[in-house]
Amino acid sequence: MGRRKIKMEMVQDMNTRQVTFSKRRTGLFKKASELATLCNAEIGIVVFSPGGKPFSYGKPDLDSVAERFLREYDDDDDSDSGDEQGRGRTRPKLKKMSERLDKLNLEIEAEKKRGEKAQEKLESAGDGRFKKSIEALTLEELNEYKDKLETVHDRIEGDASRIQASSSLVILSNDKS
Amino acid sequence: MGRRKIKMEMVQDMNTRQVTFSKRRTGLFKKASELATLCNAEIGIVVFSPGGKPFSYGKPDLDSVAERFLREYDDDDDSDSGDEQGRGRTRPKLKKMSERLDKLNLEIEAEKKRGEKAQEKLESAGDGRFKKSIEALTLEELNEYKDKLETVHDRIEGDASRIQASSSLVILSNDKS
DNA sequence: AACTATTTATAAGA
DNA sequence: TTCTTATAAATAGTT
Repeated sequence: MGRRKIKMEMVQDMNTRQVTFSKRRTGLFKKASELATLCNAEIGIVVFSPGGKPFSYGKPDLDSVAERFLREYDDDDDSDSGDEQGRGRTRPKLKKMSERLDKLNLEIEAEKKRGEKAQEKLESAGDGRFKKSIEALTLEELNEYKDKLETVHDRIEGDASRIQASSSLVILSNDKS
Repeated sequence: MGRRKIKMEMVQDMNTRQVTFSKRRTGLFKKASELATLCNAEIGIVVFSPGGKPFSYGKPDLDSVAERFLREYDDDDDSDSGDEQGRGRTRPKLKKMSERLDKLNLEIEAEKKRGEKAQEKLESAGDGRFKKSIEALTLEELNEYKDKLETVHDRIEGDASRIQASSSLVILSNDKS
C-alpha cells in the first residue's frame, strides 16, 4: 500500500514503527468509523501503542459497546478473533456476575441478621452471671469456634482486599475520553 | 475502494448492508492484526453487526487488552474516539457496578467487625466463667452461625476470584472465536 | 506534515 | 458465502 511492500513482522526501527503505528491507527479508526456508519453497527476498539499509550475508539461510545457486549455475550456467538487465542474457552459473564453479586448481597444481609441474633444471645447471656462450672466439651467447642472465626475472618479480610482491587479496576472505567 | 465510490451513509439495502458489513469487518480485523504485528501493539475490538450479532478481535486476546486498559486507563491518556461522544462524562453502567462492589466491600467490612465483636465476646466469655444456662442454645446457634459464615465465605471467595478473572470483561467484553 | 508511487481494500457483479 | 476485477483508498518511503 505504499512505495513498496513490507514484510508482516515488527518494524525494527523504533522511529519508523512509531510512525507506522500512528498512520495505521488513524486508518484503522477511520475504517471502524466507516463500518459503523455504513452498516449502522456499534463498535469499540482499544489499542496500546508500542510505547504503551492507550488509544480507543467507540461508536456510539466505548462504554455502551462494552456493556452491550458484556450483557449479550453468552459464549454462543460468531465472534471472530484473528490472532486471538483461547478460543472457545469458558468466560464469566457480566450478567451472571451481577446475579451473583445480588445473591451475595442477600447472603450478607441474612448473615448480618443472624450475626446480630447470636451476638444478642451472647450479650444477654454473658451480661450478668457467668457460670463457673463449664463443661469441658463446651469450652473446647467454644475455643474451637473461636479459632474458626479467626480463620474465617482472615479469609474474609483477604477477599475484601481482593474485591477492592477488582473494584478499583472497575472504577477505572469511570473515566472518560 | 471498489467499482465506484459510495456515499458515507448507512447502506439502505439490507442485503447489501450485510455484505458490506461482512467484507469490511474482515478488512478491519485484518488491519488490526497488521497493526498489532507491525508495531507490536496490543489491540481489542468488539463489533455488533447490523443484525445485532457480536464479533470481536483481540491480540494477544481481548481479555488481556481489556484488563490492561482497565488497569492503566486513568483519564489522562491520549485516547482517541472518532465518533465517540460523551467525552469526559462518567461511564454510567460501569459506575453502577463499581458502586455495587463498593457496597459489597462495606458489607464485608461491617461483617468483619461484627465477627470481631462476637469473637471478643467469646474470648472474654471463655476467659473464666461461663454461664451454664445459656450453653445449649447459644452454642448451637453459635455453631450454626459459624457454618453460615463459612458458607458465605466460600461463596465470597469464589466470587472474588471470578470477579478478578472477569474484570477484563467489564470494559470490552469477551468473545472468542 | 506533505507528497506519490504502489499496494490494498473493496463495490459490483457473477 | 466466495471469487473476480475495476477502481477507490490506504500507506511506505521520501521530502
